[in-house]
Amino acid sequence: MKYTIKNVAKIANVSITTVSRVLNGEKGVSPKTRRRVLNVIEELGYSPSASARTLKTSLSKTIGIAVPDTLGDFYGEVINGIESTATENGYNLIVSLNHHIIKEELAAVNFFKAKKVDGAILVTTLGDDDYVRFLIENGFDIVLLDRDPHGLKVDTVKTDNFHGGYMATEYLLNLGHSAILFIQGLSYLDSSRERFNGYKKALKDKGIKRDDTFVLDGDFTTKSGYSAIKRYLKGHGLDFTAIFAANDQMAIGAIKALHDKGISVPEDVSVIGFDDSYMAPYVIPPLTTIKQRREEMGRVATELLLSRINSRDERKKTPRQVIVPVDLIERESAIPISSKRRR
Amino acid sequence: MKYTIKNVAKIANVSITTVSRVLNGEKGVSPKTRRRVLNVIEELGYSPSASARTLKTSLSKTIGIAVPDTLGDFYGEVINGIESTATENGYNLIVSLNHHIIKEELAAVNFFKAKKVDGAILVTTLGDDDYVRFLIENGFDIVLLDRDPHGLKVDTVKTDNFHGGYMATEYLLNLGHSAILFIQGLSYLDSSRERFNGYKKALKDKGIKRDDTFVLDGDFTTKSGYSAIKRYLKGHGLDFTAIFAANDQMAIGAIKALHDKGISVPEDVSVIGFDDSYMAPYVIPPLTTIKQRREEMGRVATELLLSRINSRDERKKTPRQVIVPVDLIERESAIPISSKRRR
DNA sequence: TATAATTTAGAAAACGTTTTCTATATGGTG
DNA sequence: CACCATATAGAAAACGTTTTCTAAATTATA
Repeated sequence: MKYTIKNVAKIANVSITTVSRVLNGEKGVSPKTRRRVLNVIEELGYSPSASARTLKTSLSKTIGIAVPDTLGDFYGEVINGIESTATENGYNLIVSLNHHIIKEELAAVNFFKAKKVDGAILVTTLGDDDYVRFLIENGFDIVLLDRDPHGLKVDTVKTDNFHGGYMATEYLLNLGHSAILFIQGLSYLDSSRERFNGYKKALKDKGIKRDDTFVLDGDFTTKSGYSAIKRYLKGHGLDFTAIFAANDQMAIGAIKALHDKGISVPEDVSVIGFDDSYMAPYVIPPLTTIKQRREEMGRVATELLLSRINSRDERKKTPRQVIVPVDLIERESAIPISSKRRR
Repeated sequence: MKYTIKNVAKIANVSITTVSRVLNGEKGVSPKTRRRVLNVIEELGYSPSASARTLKTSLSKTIGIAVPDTLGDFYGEVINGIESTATENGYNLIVSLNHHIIKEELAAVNFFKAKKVDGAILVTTLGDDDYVRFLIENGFDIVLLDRDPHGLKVDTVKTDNFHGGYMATEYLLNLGHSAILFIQGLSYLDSSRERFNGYKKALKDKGIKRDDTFVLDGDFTTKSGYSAIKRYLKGHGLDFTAIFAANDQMAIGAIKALHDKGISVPEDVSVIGFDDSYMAPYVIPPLTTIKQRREEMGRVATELLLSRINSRDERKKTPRQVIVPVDLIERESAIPISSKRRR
């Protein structure tokens, strides 16, 4: 059983136009007719065809979002933020998981283009900006999440990664640590680099010269944190008193690696993470970390996008960069160096 | 700059029909013309309007998926499985996060209906089957994930929860434990109930009579696992030697609660989880658990759906239930009772 | 009461495709 | 060389809406 506006019109004994009007809450139809039409709609369980509507209006009331492969802890909450804000405003979501691969991002773009989304939020990881530029040139409204504009005329929203990195490091410094390992995430990601910059700046401000062997490679997975520390321990032994990992997962991996070697946290080494993932309070010991306001990021990004979509031209020209602040969550994985037995 | 099939036709100096034929790889156009048209398409960067296409064919090449609120660890991987299978087959995904609320599920349904998705995968949690029935009656192809059919004529795919629960319990039993706490998830979820049934059956098979105070309420969050154990300990003290939690997150919370009371895992009490989340190997101690093949579930669900979509009527009548197997992953959180100092 | 203003309603065109039906060009067959 | 089959191509209708323009009915105004 397939219902169209035509059916409704016939049954309600009005014209198609009238039905359309009540569908869209337009004026020009008497309360009485409106009610009658509404009844028929209700009764039939009719809902208008989005495709026909989109075809006609070239407005889909849909926003696209592309996120990198794993819908981890992090992106999940961001998406929640996006979804609720979108829904509140009568917009729907269409997502593409693009697996870090350009080709698929291009596919995603074509998809958005074909689906006629009104705009898109790109949570992107790539240095390759061509497809973003392409989108913009094709008149898409887009906002970039967790990434720098890189000269693109585009809205962005990101966590205050630099300050977060700075706070974390400063915190450890103030606790008396000076030999602080940094486990970085994927180094081609802006977010990762900025946390690193914060780390460097904090060190510099305290007049501590940085040891390059102190920065370890990771890729944001628990596993990479684990093996980074395991490897380091094997090569250098325990010549540090603290670790700052660019996210919680790697911090947790690091703690595990230390634990495996009989090194205890925080007595022997302090550890601080980044994210405040839902797991952080429950690891042993509870993780001190820099909290990202993930849901807020999603919310802000969506608001930015929607305001862009609904503004005719005018301020489209001036792209906005919003930086959402970061909080230091003190738990038990980092303590003053004085309370340790030095070795 | 907006391109339509008409533009392409004009520029390539052919009819609209011909362009359409090229677009859809139909025969009836000479290699020469085909190439010419293809060139124009390429040059213009033209991509056909999905809405026009859908309007005409009432086929969207899109499948909808509705998942409960948090895109946790679990659903993320499932969605990955769905997405890759869908993409491989030329289908796109449109998701709705429905926040456990019926009203919003109804909204999701309307959304699917309006968007004319070709089918939907519902990862649902509710006892209320009305909207599913409604969907089916309206001719939607749908498959239910992680849920029983409840008499609905519908495909389902789920983890072998019962066997998983049984294996976990049996494993602890074989280790010599008999006082085994069970932390259940949301009790109105089929998956949770079945894990519980497995637990009960294993106990029964070993001739151990079940103690009702041994089953604790949880809601699948780490926090709920934590407070369940904390509460229990306060009320009963340590009168058990093992815990089986209905998922890893609760298991981790439980471990934390034990740890806070100075009770160590696995020396004092063994713990086993369910899921094999990415965190499981990295908690302290590494978590023994029942592994769910999450990506596989997504894959299977999608294959089921696609086969349904692409079969004209015939075997639409016989719904299929597939149960994906489960694996016991032995790590370090559960050990034989004999190696403990009893208290 | 006549007329202007306004409210309520409908007819028809358009959005960008696919599809059916028809026409022409091309090639093969006797 | 005539004829038929087949390959290639196009015209036009249809999908379900929104929107513009026009008409009728109602209400307000003088």
